[in-house]
Amino acid sequence: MSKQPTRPDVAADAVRTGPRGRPRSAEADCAILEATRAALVELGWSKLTMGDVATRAKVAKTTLYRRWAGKSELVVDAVADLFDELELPDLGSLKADVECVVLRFAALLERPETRTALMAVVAEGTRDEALRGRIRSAIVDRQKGLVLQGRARAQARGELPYEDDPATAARNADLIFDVIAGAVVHRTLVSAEPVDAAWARCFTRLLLSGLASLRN
Amino acid sequence: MSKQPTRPDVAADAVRTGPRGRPRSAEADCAILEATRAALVELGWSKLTMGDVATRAKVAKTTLYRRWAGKSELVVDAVADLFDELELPDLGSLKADVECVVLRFAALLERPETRTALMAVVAEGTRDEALRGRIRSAIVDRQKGLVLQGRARAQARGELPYEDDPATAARNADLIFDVIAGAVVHRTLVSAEPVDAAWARCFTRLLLSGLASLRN
Amino acid sequence: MSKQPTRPDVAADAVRTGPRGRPRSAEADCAILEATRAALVELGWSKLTMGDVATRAKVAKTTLYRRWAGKSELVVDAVADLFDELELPDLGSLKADVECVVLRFAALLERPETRTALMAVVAEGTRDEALRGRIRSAIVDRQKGLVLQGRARAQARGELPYEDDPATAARNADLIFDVIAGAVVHRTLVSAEPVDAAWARCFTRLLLSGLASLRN
Amino acid sequence: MSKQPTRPDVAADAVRTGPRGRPRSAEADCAILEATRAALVELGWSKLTMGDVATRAKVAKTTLYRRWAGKSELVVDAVADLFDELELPDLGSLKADVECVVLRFAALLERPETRTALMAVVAEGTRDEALRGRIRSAIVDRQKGLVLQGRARAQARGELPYEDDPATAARNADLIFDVIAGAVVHRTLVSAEPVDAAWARCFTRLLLSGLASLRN
DNA sequence: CGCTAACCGAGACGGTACGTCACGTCTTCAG
DNA sequence: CTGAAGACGTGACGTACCGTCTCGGTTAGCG
Repeated sequence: MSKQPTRPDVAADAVRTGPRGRPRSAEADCAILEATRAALVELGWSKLTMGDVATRAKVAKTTLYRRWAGKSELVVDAVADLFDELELPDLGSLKADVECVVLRFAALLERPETRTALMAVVAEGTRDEALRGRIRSAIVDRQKGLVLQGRARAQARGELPYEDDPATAARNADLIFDVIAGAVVHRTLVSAEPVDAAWARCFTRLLLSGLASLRN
Repeated sequence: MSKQPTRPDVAADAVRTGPRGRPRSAEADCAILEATRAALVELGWSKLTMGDVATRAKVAKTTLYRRWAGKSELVVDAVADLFDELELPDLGSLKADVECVVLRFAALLERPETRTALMAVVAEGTRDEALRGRIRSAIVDRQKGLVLQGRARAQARGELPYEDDPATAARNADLIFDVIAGAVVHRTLVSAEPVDAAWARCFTRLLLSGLASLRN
Repeated sequence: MSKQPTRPDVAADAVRTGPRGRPRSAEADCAILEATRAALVELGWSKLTMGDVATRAKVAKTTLYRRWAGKSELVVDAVADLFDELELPDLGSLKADVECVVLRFAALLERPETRTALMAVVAEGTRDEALRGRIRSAIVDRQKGLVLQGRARAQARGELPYEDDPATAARNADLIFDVIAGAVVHRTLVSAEPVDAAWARCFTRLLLSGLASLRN
Repeated sequence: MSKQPTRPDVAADAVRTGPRGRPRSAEADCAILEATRAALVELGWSKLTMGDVATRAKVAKTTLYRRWAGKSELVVDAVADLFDELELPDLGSLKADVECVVLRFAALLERPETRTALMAVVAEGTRDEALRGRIRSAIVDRQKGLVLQGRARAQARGELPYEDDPATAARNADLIFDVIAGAVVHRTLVSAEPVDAAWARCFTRLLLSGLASLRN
């Protein structure tokens, strides 16, 4: 989950017989991420401070920097945990599943932690390739997995055809992912309007019937 | 364009026949916004500082603060100019128009100034109602205007029916706006993959055929 | 008294028409030096902290660094003021004058500020040419002036002959200065034994009768 | 030489027949002191760190702290070795002996290790009684021994009378010690001028003829 | 010859201070 | 009254050492 960049790779050198020195506290990692989320809720991204997080987690500032390169990396890991809670329900139809996951995703984005953090780390990521990769692996790829899972389930149900060309299949999945995630994020954070059941229904209808046309 | 919160309101006092004392330099405003954009390109949002902008614009820091409340407000105004360049082309069909505007919007988001600034000010806006309003009026509403304009044009062409219920019409416009803007922004800044002609074509097909189904 | 290394030299460039910008607070300088002395008394050199001095002086840390390059420079200036209090008495005879100044110098070195600071800055000075120069001009040269003044007075009284060769005169003054200052400092700070009237009498006798022999 | 404060006292418990367990490495002690001197030469007192010394000596930081309470104690022991090299020559006359030992002492103080360390530990000692004692026993008393030894030798030669009152004798030895050590240290480290043969001759003349007068 | 106590290396830990940077405000002088 | 210049209080930054601790793994010397 959390990368620890300064930790020597265990398998890097056969000479190394095992982890030497005092091992890192696992509790600290947990307390820090918890404290980070709490600070995000109270202060928001721009007022959040490494020192403040350290204080809340009852940990020295140096301990934070030993594990994370900076605020952005820390926050990515802290909110990544929340995105793990997202699951694809199985309500019997693709339409119901999509509507439900849209609502769940929106609910996640309404939470103050994610609300303030997501756009901020993406903004930082526009100038930091490493951070962008971290966001991708910690957050984005997991959501994309939901799209793949949903499609597979719909195909098993016979709601969607199996695609012949794997390249096309991947391209379509990416497109659908950007449309769903983009629309929900944009409505929630930019337009700042609520994603309610009606909107989810409308959006899902648009998406699914549009989807059908891609196959002609 | 730029709010001048400390400027004495002209109508505040009937005795005042006009602004007294030395008037503010109009060149300064322009130089500051230009300098802000240059700094965004070179440094990105998070490394951009008010002092640096002042130096580049050959202006005192005080002058900046007299005109803008802070970094976020300044940057919103600076990038808003760029969004004004976005125009809806008239290529004869809704499909062509949408594809074109999608590509133009994506090209705008590829520019380093907008890339780094847009997400950042939105992130700030999640905790600052006033800023959110400023973003809306300076940036978002203009883009939304393109959607309305495009619909009107398509209706005139007979590609889309006139809608009876104005509330439904507004809801649909909002939905379409969030879908288009969200998808392009997400692909560009989050997925960090290019919006090329092929993607634009795919996306437009999905959108327009989905759109048709909303009317059943 | 206190060098302000970042202050632009007034006469450096004819273009400069006058001191521009807000001038530095003179009260701050004074409060800082006072606070430094107080901190030296309470904490000693090694526990003295720039941040603590700033707090005591009710001044920002940055204000300290704007005026002094570091702890050593600050302390040199702070204790230099104390060395200005040293004066050569006129008790009618060279012997009485020397005894008296030895006792006054020892009393100065018994004060906790000077006690803890003097050796420390000298130690730092062994690796820092600029600091050594600062110590010399702020502290050492003033004491050396006492030697010259004392000799001149003794010569006026007829207690000491006028020296023909100015080079020899300077060499002798230096020697006497090192012997007096060195002996008092060494007894006070290294041997850590008191310089009382008896010791001063003994030492003065040794010095003055030795001095006579230099002239043969 | 090196105090080992945490070593269980041999006589503390009658049951203990001897030191049990693995004994401390004697090589480590030596390597550490050597490393300390090397670090003093390269970095000087204030930049010298325990961690750096440990690294140079290829020893864990813990090993240092098991043997010395801190930087000051370590450095005192490290430079004390150098002061042991000081010896009183026997050149046949008191004058020649004093001149020679003055030059040797000055040469010792020109070495970068001693130059930077001596004043620093004395400065620390002004606020630390235990450290002051350690300096006295490890460094100062050995030098003072040279004075006693030189006087005894001069008395044996008939150059100096035997003193009747042992208290007076001790007082005089202390005075001479402070004068010699003080003058040399002050010229070397404060005035920062060289102690050459001419200065040594001048100083010795002053001292010895002054010394004669103490006996009247 | 095997126990076992004390050692050793590595390195994480909670702290404290560092010196720098940017913030947004202020005070001065010049136009 | 504006504008440039720059000092000011504030507060976070990321780093460096401090001295302590917790590990796994030696290494004597006694039984």
